[in-house]
Amino acid sequence: MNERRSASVPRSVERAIAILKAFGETTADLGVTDLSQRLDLPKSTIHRLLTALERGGLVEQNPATEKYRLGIELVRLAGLVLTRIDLQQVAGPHLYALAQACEETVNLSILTGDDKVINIARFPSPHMVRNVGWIGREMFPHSVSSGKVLLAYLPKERVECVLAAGLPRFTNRTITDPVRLRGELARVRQQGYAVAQEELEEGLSAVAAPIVNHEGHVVAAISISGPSFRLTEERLIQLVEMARRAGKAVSRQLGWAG
Amino acid sequence: MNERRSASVPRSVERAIAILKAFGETTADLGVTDLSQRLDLPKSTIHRLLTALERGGLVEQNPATEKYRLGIELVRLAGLVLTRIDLQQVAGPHLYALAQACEETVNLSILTGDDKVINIARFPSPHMVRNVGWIGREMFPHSVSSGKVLLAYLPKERVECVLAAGLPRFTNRTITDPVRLRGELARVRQQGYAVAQEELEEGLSAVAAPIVNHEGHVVAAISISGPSFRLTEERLIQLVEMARRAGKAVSRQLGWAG
DNA sequence: GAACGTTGTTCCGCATTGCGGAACCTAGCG
DNA sequence: CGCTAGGTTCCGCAATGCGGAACAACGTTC
Repeated sequence: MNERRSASVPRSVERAIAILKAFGETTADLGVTDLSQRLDLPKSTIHRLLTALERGGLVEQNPATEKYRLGIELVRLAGLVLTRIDLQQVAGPHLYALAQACEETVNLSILTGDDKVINIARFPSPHMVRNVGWIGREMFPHSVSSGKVLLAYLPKERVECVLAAGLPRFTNRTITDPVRLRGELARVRQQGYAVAQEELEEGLSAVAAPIVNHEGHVVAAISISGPSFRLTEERLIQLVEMARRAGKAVSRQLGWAG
Repeated sequence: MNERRSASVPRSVERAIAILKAFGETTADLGVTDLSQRLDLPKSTIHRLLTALERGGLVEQNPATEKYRLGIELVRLAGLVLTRIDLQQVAGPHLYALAQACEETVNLSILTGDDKVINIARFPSPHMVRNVGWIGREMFPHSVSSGKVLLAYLPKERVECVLAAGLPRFTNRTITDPVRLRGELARVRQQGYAVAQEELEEGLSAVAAPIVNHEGHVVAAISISGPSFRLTEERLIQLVEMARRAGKAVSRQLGWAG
């Protein structure tokens, strides 16, 4: 159990969690009476809590034995945890090495459920002019290189939702025309990388490449960003190659077969 | 949500589960205010429930952003679900084919936390003399072929605990002598299969073979059982081969490298 | 620096929600 | 049939969980 200052929390929720953990101590199904004895709680309390957990899919009842066991909803929720942990742990060393090699700032980015881009890891450049809190901050995908990569491999319907929601302008180079963005995303898919030059912020440019999981889905993007004065056309070509190489290394470690 | 008759369940547990599921709708971290809006509950209620979930490890807080996300305990719990589901789904077709081929009853068995054997899947023989509810019923491992297999590959200390707890007699052929059982388990390890002849019930014999996962651990056993009058010595040899073949097929599908 | 807005955290009085005991129901066994 | 075991339902009660409000901390703007 996590230690936490003496905040009052619902006892019934604590008890429900204790029930889930009791299942974690054995591979067998458990009955109401088993759990009642293990947790020293009355059968009716156990039953009431199990019923709530069952309705939520966190436990299920084996109809043959009437005993209970953990349910499939846990697998769905845990999958999200694993996706995050895998990405951070697998990608971490590659991102670090990349930041050392290119001497620019490297980010690992994902798309949120409401189609924003957030960074979930960051390795700053030694040349960092300004280091603001970019982890967890939401960005519009069309204005950042990693967002272009993530959009490029989304289902068409979802891209159209993003377009329909509007493309806010941040600089005079931001792409705000849906037709032009569609063209840009097609280019990204063809090339396997994206470039954004001063589209979010003046003086800031970046390149990005996709990370692909074992099922072939693009689940994240690696980007390299720096001040535009350093990122010349020649330099951008170099960084693209480095980003792509790192993206492939992470992808292979996630089980990508390409 | 599962539908269930109008039993009264703790609202606070339902709300806690709703919070967990809200995280399932996005890959981003969520704040107290986010969740308050999504679930139309007051911030203080959300905070109270999140604190309980955090104490249980089901959610965690990102210190950089103070937002919350699903926690690692879910992965641990879900692993147990996956183990069960993988076994049943992966092994199912093999067990079915095996039951058709050998025309005897085929079982898939695991060890419980208190060192009993339970069947988690069963394909009955067309010759079934008597079909009682064997799914989920606990058996002493020393008296059944699948139990011998599962014991044979346990750590030595755990085997000694089983022996120390006693070896009840079910028939006059049950092994009740610890020394003799140790010898039997050594034989199982050497041969890669187990035979039990009328040791649980007179007139019932069986053979079993291990199922090995991607880490090389024996996680289950496949057994073929039938009435002793049908399971002659020649027949047992045939069934051993079939069980071993099926066990290997399932093992390979679970990622076993052997 | 001050003011403001945002968001996570804490506190407290109250009423309704969750509780535990007991009864009920079902299945299996002798 | 009676008994046991174990999951399920019901009910009166008091304490638990609630929601509103205040608080603390941080970032932004002027």
